[in-house]
Amino acid sequence: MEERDRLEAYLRDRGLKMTVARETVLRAFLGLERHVSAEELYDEARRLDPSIGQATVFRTIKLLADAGLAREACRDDGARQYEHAWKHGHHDHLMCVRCGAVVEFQDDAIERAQEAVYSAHGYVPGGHRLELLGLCPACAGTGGGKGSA
Amino acid sequence: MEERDRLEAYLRDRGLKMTVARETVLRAFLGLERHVSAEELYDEARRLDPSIGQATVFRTIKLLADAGLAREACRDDGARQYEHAWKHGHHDHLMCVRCGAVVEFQDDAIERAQEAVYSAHGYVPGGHRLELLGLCPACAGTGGGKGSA
DNA sequence: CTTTCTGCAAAGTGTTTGCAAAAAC
DNA sequence: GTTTTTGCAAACACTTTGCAGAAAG
Repeated sequence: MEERDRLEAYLRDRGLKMTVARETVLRAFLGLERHVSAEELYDEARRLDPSIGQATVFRTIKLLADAGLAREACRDDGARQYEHAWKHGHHDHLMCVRCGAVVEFQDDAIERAQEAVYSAHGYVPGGHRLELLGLCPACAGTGGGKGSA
Repeated sequence: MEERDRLEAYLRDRGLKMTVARETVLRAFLGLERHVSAEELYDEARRLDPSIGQATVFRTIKLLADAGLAREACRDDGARQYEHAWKHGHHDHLMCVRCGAVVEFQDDAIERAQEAVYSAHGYVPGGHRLELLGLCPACAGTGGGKGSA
């Protein structure tokens, strides 16, 4: 498991230890497909090991983010979210505001246009966050004209 | 004050009342230039009227957002932020990760590329959030190579 | 006068921290 | 054996809510 190796290398590098709990959280994280809140991750980790503590999950997900395995994202309702970052390349999100469906996409034209913006302002690129909101085909078809739930 | 009119219209429309406290929060919000957390807004409102309550500020900023005067944005560290939305048109943010400098920009190429993404996936556009992170010219010049403070 | 609003303080989230026992090295 | 880690529970930051008195319409 490449991700495990990555985590172990990261830990060893900093004089930290590879523990069962950390491996459990990693497995829980890898098992969940996308955008997980820390609490969802906690639930999943508990399924793998009911004795795991909440604090451990919070501490470990930060570690994963630091090790480059998880990427942090912020959600409107306050809860932080994490998504896979290892070998997942960069992508942005297209989200349906009605049903919550999420499409991950990668668009060269957007990336290039962003580079141009950086240049125009003399900034050195250092990552970005893009979320496109709208209605998915299904919701747009079923009378999505009104924004109400 | 156009914003005040807008708020009053919004309130009247929903059978709500235009109160001193609400006007205070509005003035505080307009007085602060950009990205404000609710707590900063609370501080500012208190400066205008020391007797104002925290809950009122929280309640009112939501009202402002709903009335189209403020726009909600999420920040990595959990605290929600608000920025001016009235007559501010759409814009995105270019932010220096080192000194926090923020440039608001609007780029047609990006907007057009986004439209294309919506079309490609059959989504109906409904707003987006874009944040470009990097180093501003000043920070890039002063040895910005290392991300440390 | 009736309805909405306010400030307070208490409750509610989601997240972090202190600690002694336990695990990793 | 020494150091880091763990789970628990309490603390913490930010936001919301219940309520009786006050203000707006």
